[in-house]
Amino acid sequence: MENQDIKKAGLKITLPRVKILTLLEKHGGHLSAEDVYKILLEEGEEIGLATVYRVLTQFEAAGLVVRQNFEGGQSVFEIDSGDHHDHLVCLKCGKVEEFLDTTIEKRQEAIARKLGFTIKDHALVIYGYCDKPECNQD
Amino acid sequence: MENQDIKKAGLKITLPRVKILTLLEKHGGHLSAEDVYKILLEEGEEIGLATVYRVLTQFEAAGLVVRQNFEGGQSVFEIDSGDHHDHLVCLKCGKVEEFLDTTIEKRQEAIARKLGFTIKDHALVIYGYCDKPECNQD
DNA sequence: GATGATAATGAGAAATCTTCTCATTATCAT
DNA sequence: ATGATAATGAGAAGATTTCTCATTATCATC
Repeated sequence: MENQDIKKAGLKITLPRVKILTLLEKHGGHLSAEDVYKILLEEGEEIGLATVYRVLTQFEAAGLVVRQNFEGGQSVFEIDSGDHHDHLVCLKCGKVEEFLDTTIEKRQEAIARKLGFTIKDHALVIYGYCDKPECNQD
Repeated sequence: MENQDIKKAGLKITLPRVKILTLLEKHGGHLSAEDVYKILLEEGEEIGLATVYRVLTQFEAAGLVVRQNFEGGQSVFEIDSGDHHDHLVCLKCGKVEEFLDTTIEKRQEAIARKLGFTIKDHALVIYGYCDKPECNQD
Protein backbone atom coordinates (compact mmCIF):
# COMPACT_ATOMS: atom_id res chain seq x y z
CA MET A 1 0.00 0.00 0.00
CA GLU A 2 1.68 3.12 -1.16
CA ASN A 3 -0.18 5.35 1.28
CA GLN A 4 1.86 3.91 4.13
CA ASP A 5 5.09 4.69 2.27
CA ILE A 6 4.04 8.29 1.91
CA LYS A 7 3.12 8.53 5.57
CA LYS A 8 6.37 6.91 6.66
CA ALA A 9 8.23 9.57 4.71
CA GLY A 10 6.62 12.20 6.94
CA LEU A 11 4.42 13.48 4.13
CA LYS A 12 0.69 13.97 4.21
CA ILE A 13 -1.36 11.69 2.05
CA THR A 14 -2.66 13.83 -0.77
CA LEU A 15 -4.20 13.06 -4.10
CA PRO A 16 -1.19 14.20 -6.15
CA ARG A 17 1.21 12.09 -4.11
CA VAL A 18 -0.92 8.97 -4.27
CA LYS A 19 -1.52 9.38 -8.00
CA ILE A 20 2.14 9.94 -8.79
CA LEU A 21 3.37 7.03 -6.72
CA THR A 22 0.71 4.71 -8.12
CA LEU A 23 1.60 5.78 -11.63
CA LEU A 24 5.28 5.06 -11.12
CA GLU A 25 4.51 1.66 -9.66
CA LYS A 26 2.08 0.78 -12.39
CA HIS A 27 4.39 1.94 -15.17
CA GLY A 28 7.50 0.34 -13.82
CA GLY A 29 9.88 2.08 -16.19
CA HIS A 30 11.73 5.35 -16.25
CA LEU A 31 9.55 8.44 -16.42
CA SER A 32 10.49 12.09 -16.55
CA ALA A 33 8.58 14.68 -14.52
CA GLU A 34 6.96 15.80 -17.73
CA ASP A 35 5.98 12.24 -18.66
CA VAL A 36 4.26 11.92 -15.31
CA TYR A 37 2.55 15.27 -15.76
CA LYS A 38 1.25 14.37 -19.22
CA ILE A 39 0.01 10.92 -18.25
CA LEU A 40 -1.85 12.41 -15.30
CA LEU A 41 -3.41 14.99 -17.61
CA GLU A 42 -4.57 12.22 -19.94
CA GLU A 43 -6.07 10.45 -16.97
CA GLY A 44 -8.01 13.58 -16.20
CA GLU A 45 -6.01 14.59 -13.14
CA GLU A 46 -5.31 18.31 -12.92
CA ILE A 47 -1.99 18.19 -11.15
CA GLY A 48 0.46 21.01 -11.76
CA LEU A 49 3.90 20.41 -13.21
CA ALA A 50 5.47 22.18 -10.24
CA THR A 51 3.73 19.74 -7.94
CA VAL A 52 5.04 16.80 -9.93
CA TYR A 53 8.61 18.06 -9.63
CA ARG A 54 8.14 18.83 -5.94
CA VAL A 55 6.64 15.45 -5.14
CA LEU A 56 9.23 13.52 -7.11
CA THR A 57 12.00 15.35 -5.29
CA GLN A 58 10.36 14.55 -1.97
CA PHE A 59 9.98 10.91 -2.94
CA GLU A 60 13.62 10.82 -3.90
CA ALA A 61 14.66 12.27 -0.55
CA ALA A 62 12.42 9.72 1.15
CA GLY A 63 14.00 6.88 -0.78
CA LEU A 64 10.77 5.95 -2.54
CA VAL A 65 12.09 6.72 -6.00
CA VAL A 66 15.49 6.98 -7.64
CA ARG A 67 16.47 9.76 -10.00
CA GLN A 68 18.61 9.05 -13.05
CA ASN A 69 20.41 11.81 -14.92
CA PHE A 70 20.91 10.41 -18.37
CA GLU A 71 22.88 12.66 -20.64
CA GLY A 72 21.23 15.38 -22.62
CA GLY A 73 17.73 15.94 -21.41
CA GLN A 74 15.58 15.56 -18.39
CA SER A 75 16.01 13.45 -15.31
CA VAL A 76 13.98 10.28 -15.14
CA PHE A 77 12.53 8.61 -12.10
CA GLU A 78 11.75 5.04 -11.19
CA ILE A 79 10.42 3.31 -8.09
CA ASP A 80 13.23 2.38 -5.72
CA SER A 81 12.74 -1.36 -5.63
CA GLY A 82 15.66 -1.70 -3.28
CA ASP A 83 17.89 -3.56 -5.67
CA HIS A 84 20.42 -1.14 -7.00
CA HIS A 85 21.26 -1.41 -10.67
CA ASP A 86 22.96 0.49 -13.45
CA HIS A 87 21.73 1.35 -16.93
CA LEU A 88 22.28 0.81 -20.62
CA VAL A 89 20.60 3.41 -22.81
CA CYS A 90 20.00 3.13 -26.55
CA LEU A 91 20.93 6.41 -28.22
CA LYS A 92 18.49 5.81 -31.08
CA CYS A 93 15.25 4.53 -29.58
CA GLY A 94 15.82 5.44 -25.95
CA LYS A 95 15.37 1.90 -24.69
CA VAL A 96 16.72 1.43 -21.19
CA GLU A 97 18.07 -1.87 -19.91
CA GLU A 98 19.08 -2.48 -16.33
CA PHE A 99 21.95 -4.55 -15.10
CA LEU A 100 23.83 -5.30 -11.95
CA ASP A 101 27.40 -6.52 -11.89
CA THR A 102 28.91 -7.34 -8.53
CA THR A 103 32.41 -7.30 -9.96
CA ILE A 104 31.98 -3.69 -11.02
CA GLU A 105 30.42 -2.76 -7.71
CA LYS A 106 33.31 -4.27 -5.78
CA ARG A 107 35.92 -2.63 -7.97
CA GLN A 108 34.29 0.72 -7.39
CA GLU A 109 34.53 0.29 -3.65
CA ALA A 110 38.15 -0.73 -3.91
CA ILE A 111 38.96 2.31 -6.05
CA ALA A 112 37.17 4.68 -3.69
CA ARG A 113 38.98 3.19 -0.72
CA LYS A 114 42.33 3.55 -2.42
CA LEU A 115 41.68 7.19 -3.25
CA GLY A 116 40.32 8.01 0.21
CA PHE A 117 36.70 8.54 -0.82
CA THR A 118 33.60 7.46 1.04
CA ILE A 119 31.07 6.46 -1.59
CA LYS A 120 27.72 8.12 -1.30
CA ASP A 121 26.34 7.21 -4.65
CA HIS A 122 27.44 6.35 -8.12
CA ALA A 123 26.13 6.51 -11.64
CA LEU A 124 27.14 4.13 -14.38
CA VAL A 125 25.40 4.54 -17.70
CA ILE A 126 26.47 2.79 -20.86
CA TYR A 127 25.30 4.54 -24.03
CA GLY A 128 25.07 2.66 -27.27
CA TYR A 129 22.80 1.11 -29.85
CA CYS A 130 20.48 -1.74 -29.06
CA ASP A 131 19.95 -4.78 -31.26
CA LYS A 132 16.81 -3.64 -32.99
CA PRO A 133 17.39 -3.39 -36.77
CA GLU A 134 16.46 0.28 -36.90
CA CYS A 135 18.88 1.10 -34.10
CA ASN A 136 21.87 -0.89 -35.22
CA GLN A 137 25.05 0.62 -36.61
CA ASP A 138 26.54 4.07 -37.08
CA MET B 1 50.98 23.12 -31.10
CA GLU B 2 47.27 23.51 -30.62
CA ASN B 3 46.78 25.46 -33.85
CA GLN B 4 47.38 22.32 -35.85
CA ASP B 5 44.74 20.46 -33.84
CA ILE B 6 42.21 23.16 -34.65
CA LYS B 7 43.08 23.05 -38.31
CA LYS B 8 42.92 19.28 -38.42
CA ALA B 9 39.41 19.51 -37.05
CA GLY B 10 38.41 21.49 -40.12
CA LEU B 11 38.05 24.70 -38.14
CA LYS B 12 39.59 28.04 -38.87
CA ILE B 13 42.24 29.25 -36.50
CA THR B 14 40.67 32.11 -34.60
CA LEU B 15 41.60 33.92 -31.45
CA PRO B 16 38.71 32.50 -29.38
CA ARG B 17 39.56 28.94 -30.38
CA VAL B 18 43.26 29.28 -29.67
CA LYS B 19 42.62 30.99 -26.33
CA ILE B 20 40.09 28.39 -25.21
CA LEU B 21 42.24 25.42 -26.21
CA THR B 22 45.33 26.93 -24.61
CA LEU B 23 43.39 27.64 -21.44
CA LEU B 24 42.14 24.08 -21.19
CA GLU B 25 45.62 22.71 -21.75
CA LYS B 26 47.19 25.06 -19.26
CA HIS B 27 44.54 24.44 -16.61
CA GLY B 28 44.46 20.71 -17.00
CA GLY B 29 41.38 20.16 -14.86
CA HIS B 30 37.68 20.17 -15.45
CA LEU B 31 36.21 23.52 -16.46
CA SER B 32 32.63 24.50 -17.21
CA ALA B 33 31.82 26.79 -20.11
CA GLU B 34 31.22 29.55 -17.63
CA ASP B 35 34.55 28.91 -15.90
CA VAL B 36 36.27 29.30 -19.25
CA TYR B 37 34.30 32.45 -20.01
CA LYS B 38 35.17 34.04 -16.67
CA ILE B 39 38.85 33.18 -16.80
CA LEU B 40 39.07 34.65 -20.29
CA LEU B 41 37.36 37.81 -19.05
CA GLU B 42 39.90 38.09 -16.24
CA GLU B 43 42.66 37.71 -18.79
CA GLY B 44 41.17 40.61 -20.68
CA GLU B 45 39.78 38.60 -23.57
CA GLU B 46 36.36 39.71 -24.72
CA ILE B 47 34.98 36.39 -25.87
CA GLY B 48 31.24 35.86 -25.70
CA LEU B 49 29.71 33.07 -23.66
CA ALA B 50 27.88 31.79 -26.73
CA THR B 51 31.20 31.47 -28.50
CA VAL B 52 32.65 29.52 -25.59
CA TYR B 53 29.76 27.05 -25.72
CA ARG B 54 29.98 26.81 -29.48
CA VAL B 55 33.73 26.25 -29.54
CA LEU B 56 33.66 23.70 -26.74
CA THR B 57 30.97 21.76 -28.58
CA GLN B 58 33.05 21.86 -31.76
CA PHE B 59 36.14 20.72 -29.89
CA GLU B 60 34.14 17.88 -28.41
CA ALA B 61 32.92 16.81 -31.84
CA ALA B 62 36.52 17.00 -33.09
CA GLY B 63 37.74 14.84 -30.23
CA LEU B 64 39.92 17.58 -28.78
CA VAL B 65 38.03 17.79 -25.51
CA VAL B 66 35.76 15.51 -23.53
CA ARG B 67 32.53 16.64 -21.90
CA GLN B 68 31.51 15.32 -18.51
CA ASN B 69 27.96 15.61 -17.20
CA PHE B 70 28.32 15.45 -13.46
CA GLU B 71 25.06 15.47 -11.63
CA GLY B 72 23.30 18.69 -10.76
CA GLY B 73 24.84 21.57 -12.60
CA GLN B 74 26.79 22.39 -15.65
CA SER B 75 28.82 20.18 -17.94
CA VAL B 76 32.57 20.33 -17.52
CA PHE B 77 35.22 19.94 -20.17
CA GLU B 78 38.76 18.65 -20.17
CA ILE B 79 41.39 18.11 -22.81
CA ASP B 80 41.09 14.68 -24.40
CA SER B 81 44.48 13.28 -23.55
CA GLY B 82 43.57 10.05 -25.28
CA ASP B 83 43.56 7.91 -22.18
CA HIS B 84 39.96 7.30 -21.22
CA HIS B 85 39.17 7.47 -17.52
CA ASP B 86 36.24 7.69 -15.15
CA HIS B 87 35.68 10.06 -12.26
CA LEU B 88 35.25 10.33 -8.52
CA VAL B 89 33.63 13.57 -7.37
CA CYS B 90 33.60 14.94 -3.83
CA LEU B 91 30.12 16.19 -3.00
CA LYS B 92 31.47 18.69 -0.48
CA CYS B 93 34.49 20.38 -2.04
CA GLY B 94 34.01 19.38 -5.67
CA LYS B 95 37.38 17.71 -5.97
CA VAL B 96 37.58 15.42 -8.97
CA GLU B 97 39.82 12.35 -9.08
CA GLU B 98 40.35 10.29 -12.17
CA PHE B 99 40.74 6.55 -12.38
CA LEU B 100 40.86 3.77 -14.89
CA ASP B 101 39.99 0.20 -14.09
CA THR B 102 40.39 -2.35 -16.83
CA THR B 103 38.30 -4.88 -14.96
CA ILE B 104 35.34 -2.51 -14.97
CA GLU B 105 35.90 -1.65 -18.62
CA LYS B 106 35.93 -5.30 -19.60
CA ARG B 107 32.86 -6.12 -17.56
CA GLN B 108 30.98 -3.30 -19.28
CA GLU B 109 31.80 -4.71 -22.67
CA ALA B 110 30.68 -8.16 -21.61
CA ILE B 111 27.41 -6.80 -20.26
CA ALA B 112 26.71 -4.80 -23.41
CA ARG B 113 27.44 -7.83 -25.56
CA LYS B 114 25.12 -9.99 -23.51
CA LEU B 115 22.30 -7.47 -23.81
CA GLY B 116 22.83 -6.88 -27.51
CA PHE B 117 24.16 -3.34 -27.23
CA THR B 118 26.98 -1.76 -29.20
CA ILE B 119 28.77 0.57 -26.81
CA LYS B 120 29.20 4.11 -28.06
CA ASP B 121 30.18 5.73 -24.83
CA HIS B 122 29.81 5.32 -21.14
CA ALA B 123 29.84 7.44 -18.02
CA LEU B 124 30.87 6.19 -14.63
CA VAL B 125 30.95 8.71 -11.84
CA ILE B 126 31.35 7.84 -8.19
CA TYR B 127 30.02 10.50 -5.84
CA GLY B 128 31.21 10.65 -2.27
CA TYR B 129 33.31 12.50 0.26
CA CYS B 130 37.03 12.86 -0.07
CA ASP B 131 39.51 12.43 2.76
CA LYS B 132 39.96 16.09 3.62
CA PRO B 133 38.87 16.71 7.25
CA GLU B 134 36.29 19.28 6.23
CA CYS B 135 34.73 16.91 3.71
CA ASN B 136 34.68 13.73 5.76
CA GLN B 137 31.50 12.19 7.09
CA ASP B 138 27.73 12.68 6.78
C1' DG C 1 49.62 42.14 -50.36
C1' DA C 2 44.65 42.87 -51.86
C1' DT C 3 40.15 40.49 -52.76
C1' DG C 4 36.18 37.92 -51.90
C1' DA C 5 33.71 33.68 -50.59
C1' DT C 6 32.84 31.67 -46.55
C1' DA C 7 33.07 30.80 -41.77
C1' DA C 8 33.15 32.71 -37.06
C1' DT C 9 31.84 35.96 -33.65
C1' DG C 10 29.10 38.63 -30.16
C1' DA C 11 24.91 40.04 -28.16
C1' DG C 12 20.72 39.19 -26.98
C1' DA C 13 16.68 36.48 -27.60
C1' DA C 14 14.86 32.07 -26.93
C1' DA C 15 14.51 27.24 -25.63
C1' DT C 16 14.60 23.86 -22.04
C1' DC C 17 14.41 22.03 -17.60
C1' DT C 18 13.68 22.93 -12.88
C1' DT C 19 12.74 25.59 -8.71
C1' DC C 20 10.59 29.39 -6.27
C1' DT C 21 6.77 32.45 -4.61
C1' DC C 22 2.59 33.12 -2.69
C1' DA C 23 -2.25 33.15 -2.32
C1' DT C 24 -5.62 29.48 -1.88
C1' DT C 25 -6.95 24.92 -0.42
C1' DA C 26 -6.59 20.44 1.78
C1' DT C 27 -5.03 17.38 5.53
C1' DC C 28 -5.27 15.56 10.04
C1' DA C 29 -4.71 15.70 15.14
C1' DT C 30 -7.59 17.30 18.54
C1' DA D 1 -16.13 20.46 13.45
C1' DT D 2 -11.96 23.34 14.14
C1' DG D 3 -7.59 25.17 13.48
C1' DA D 4 -2.60 24.78 12.83
C1' DT D 5 0.09 23.44 9.41
C1' DA D 6 1.35 21.51 5.13
C1' DA D 7 0.37 21.05 0.18
C1' DT D 8 -1.16 22.75 -4.14
C1' DG D 9 -1.47 25.34 -8.60
C1' DA D 10 -0.13 28.97 -11.58
C1' DG D 11 2.96 31.72 -13.14
C1' DA D 12 7.26 33.98 -12.48
C1' DA D 13 11.97 33.26 -12.14
C1' DG D 14 16.45 30.84 -12.25
C1' DA D 15 19.94 28.17 -14.55
C1' DT D 16 22.09 26.23 -18.41
C1' DT D 17 22.50 25.93 -23.17
C1' DT D 18 21.30 26.90 -27.99
C1' DC D 19 19.73 29.86 -31.70
C1' DT D 20 19.49 34.06 -34.73
C1' DC D 21 21.46 37.34 -37.35
C1' DA D 22 24.03 41.34 -38.41
C1' DT D 23 28.95 42.29 -38.30
C1' DT D 24 33.68 40.85 -38.62
C1' DA D 25 37.59 37.84 -39.41
C1' DT D 26 39.96 34.07 -41.87
C1' DC D 27 42.38 32.22 -45.69
C1' DA D 28 42.74 30.48 -50.50
C1' DT D 29 43.42 32.72 -54.63
C1' DC D 30 44.96 36.20 -57.48
